[in-house]
Amino acid sequence: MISRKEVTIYDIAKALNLSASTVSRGLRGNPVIRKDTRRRITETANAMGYQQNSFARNLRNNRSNTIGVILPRLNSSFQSSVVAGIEKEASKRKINLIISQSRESVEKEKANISTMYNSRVDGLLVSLASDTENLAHFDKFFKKKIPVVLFDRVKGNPGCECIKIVIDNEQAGYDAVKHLIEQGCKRILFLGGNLESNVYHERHLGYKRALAEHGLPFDPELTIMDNLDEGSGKRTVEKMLRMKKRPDGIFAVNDTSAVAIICTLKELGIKVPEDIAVVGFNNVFISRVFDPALTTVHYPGEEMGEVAASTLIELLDNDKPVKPKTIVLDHKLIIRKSSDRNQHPQ
Amino acid sequence: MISRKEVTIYDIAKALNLSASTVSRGLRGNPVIRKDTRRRITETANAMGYQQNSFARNLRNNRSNTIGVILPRLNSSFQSSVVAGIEKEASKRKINLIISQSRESVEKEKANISTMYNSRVDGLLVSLASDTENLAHFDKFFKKKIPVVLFDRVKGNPGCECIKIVIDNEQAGYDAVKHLIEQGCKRILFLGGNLESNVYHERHLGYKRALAEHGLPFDPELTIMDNLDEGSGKRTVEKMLRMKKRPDGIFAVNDTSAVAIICTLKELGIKVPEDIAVVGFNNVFISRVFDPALTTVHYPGEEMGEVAASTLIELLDNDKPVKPKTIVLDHKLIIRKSSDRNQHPQ
DNA sequence: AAAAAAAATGCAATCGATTGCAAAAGTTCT
DNA sequence: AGAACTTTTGCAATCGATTGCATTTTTTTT
Repeated sequence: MISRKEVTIYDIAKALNLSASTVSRGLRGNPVIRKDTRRRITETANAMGYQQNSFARNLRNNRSNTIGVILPRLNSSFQSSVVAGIEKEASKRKINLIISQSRESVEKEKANISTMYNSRVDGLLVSLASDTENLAHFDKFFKKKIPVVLFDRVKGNPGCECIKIVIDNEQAGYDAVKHLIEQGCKRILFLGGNLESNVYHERHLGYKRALAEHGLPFDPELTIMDNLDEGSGKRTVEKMLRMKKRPDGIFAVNDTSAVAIICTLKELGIKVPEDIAVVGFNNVFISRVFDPALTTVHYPGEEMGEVAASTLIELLDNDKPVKPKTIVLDHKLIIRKSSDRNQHPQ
Repeated sequence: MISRKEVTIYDIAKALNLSASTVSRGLRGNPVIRKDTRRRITETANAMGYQQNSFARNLRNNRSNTIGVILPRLNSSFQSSVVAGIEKEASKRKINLIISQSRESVEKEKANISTMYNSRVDGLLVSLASDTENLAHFDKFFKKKIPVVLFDRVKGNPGCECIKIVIDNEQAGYDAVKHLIEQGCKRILFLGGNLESNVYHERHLGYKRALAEHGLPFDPELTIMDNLDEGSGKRTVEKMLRMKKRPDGIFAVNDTSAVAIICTLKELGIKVPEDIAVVGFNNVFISRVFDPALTTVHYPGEEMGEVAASTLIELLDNDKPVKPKTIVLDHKLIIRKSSDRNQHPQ
């Protein structure tokens, strides 16, 4: 019983007095095999407990039926919802997912890409690390015409052959800041991550455009960069307190840091939104239940995952050359208490 | 230039006037190959842009260098942190990760297991769906002696050959409820998920033991089951309001639902912790920043992922038969405002 | 019933890397 | 120099599934 050999198509062939080719075709449902034969093959295969050997199949077909996913962090509300969306689509088509995280480091990202390449994934879904400066490390994939789809954190090498899935970060930033201005804010602080990263950079552009369009000056002191984790609240508020003129509004590029900031402000007795109005980004669970509820930009994470995955899968199926394009999903400013100065107490 | 053939060990062999066997051994660092030859092989391989074909290798070795991970949900703070831990360990050893989610359904779990089996993963890391009743669908793995490590949501088939990584859920539940009792709670509500699931079942046992040990009656009406998502707050509170005698304490088995409950209570003007004290579970980010800060049980998610992965990897390396065992990680009750009635206002 | 056409099946090579065993090359010792 | 080892390298089979082409079987047509 122990370690009995695996059942192969040869065993099935022998049992049915057929050839391995016929069995192979039968199992794949090739119509050239007589219906009745096909049925016998399938039945015997099941009866014998046959299990296809994907190594052999992959070797022969030079295809792995696997997609690689690389993203900065798995334990982030937003990013894990993207992965959930990707998984949903992939499992629908019976495609495997190899997942790894770059932990925001290009070096790790490079290593991951190599691993993915070695595992011969059929395609790649990537959200770039924040310190990734160009797509040179993807060259292997481009050269071999293995499709790469970037989402969220993208980078636009001129002539880059990627498809990109994004939202309009500039506009989203603009919307957020315009809203703050409409609430009467005059000195709005921008808390961003690494501005090399397109998402933060573009939101920052939107921030500046909103200021400009409303005749507010752009003060570089009010642009703060941070890693946006839990500790960013304290750090940011400390910087704020050292300013001669204190801000009256804050646009943080993710909900986590926005919430962390408000916590610190509350400890100091600074009122949100009365003293300082705050807007976050992503619309994750916490923004809804936090007190005060956080005004934020809804970012369709799971949908982005689904779109990214199905776009890639379509590429793989059609096997046409990649036509570089950018798919822009909708965002939406959701106004809640943390910035709403016009609300009437119930 | 387009679609030029891949470089194989045969190409390298030809270039160096050696045999493929020597090249293969050289690349693998087999000491039987002369040092100098080894160097020449490696150099030429690099120069020619050789990339190992893992399909062929896997076929020959009948090993995929890949671990399968199955868990209920990817977009959950807690579970994604476990995945992050797993990924960390796996990538350290250059092992690939195939990930899929069961979305809390045994059926999907079964499908995932089949896929994993077909992909010939070397081992499996699984957190069970809440409606999984037994481990029958793992039989293929057990029969082939492919190691399976269960974490968090485990199941203890007698004679099950799995290793399990857990925390002491019974004790954790006990700790949480004992604390509520010490805060003066007399009628404590238990909000759990599917009690078939070990984690919720055991926490419930702990709940009952704490009641018993402190002379409080167990009232079945106070045990509520829910799917624990965002909406569980409203549902639970509604049920609560319909009771003749209202509870004065709540133990919810995850932070999300605890927070959702408090939100609803706040809307109704019910004070936490004065009117009702609340304890959650997991110690995710939100529990720290929520107002009132949530008393909760710290659950080391990332650590659990790391332990699960490294345990499995060790099994793979040693290739010894699996000795079923259970590894219990530490938990810790973290007392915060949501249940602390003795605090002094600062 | 024979010829022609269509359908079903089989042969054998192929995808690359690995490895037991044999053979060759190189060293050491009498 | 030749025997007796050691060290290096090569031969050839193997892991299973796939597929172009050839062959056999069946069906249709005349």
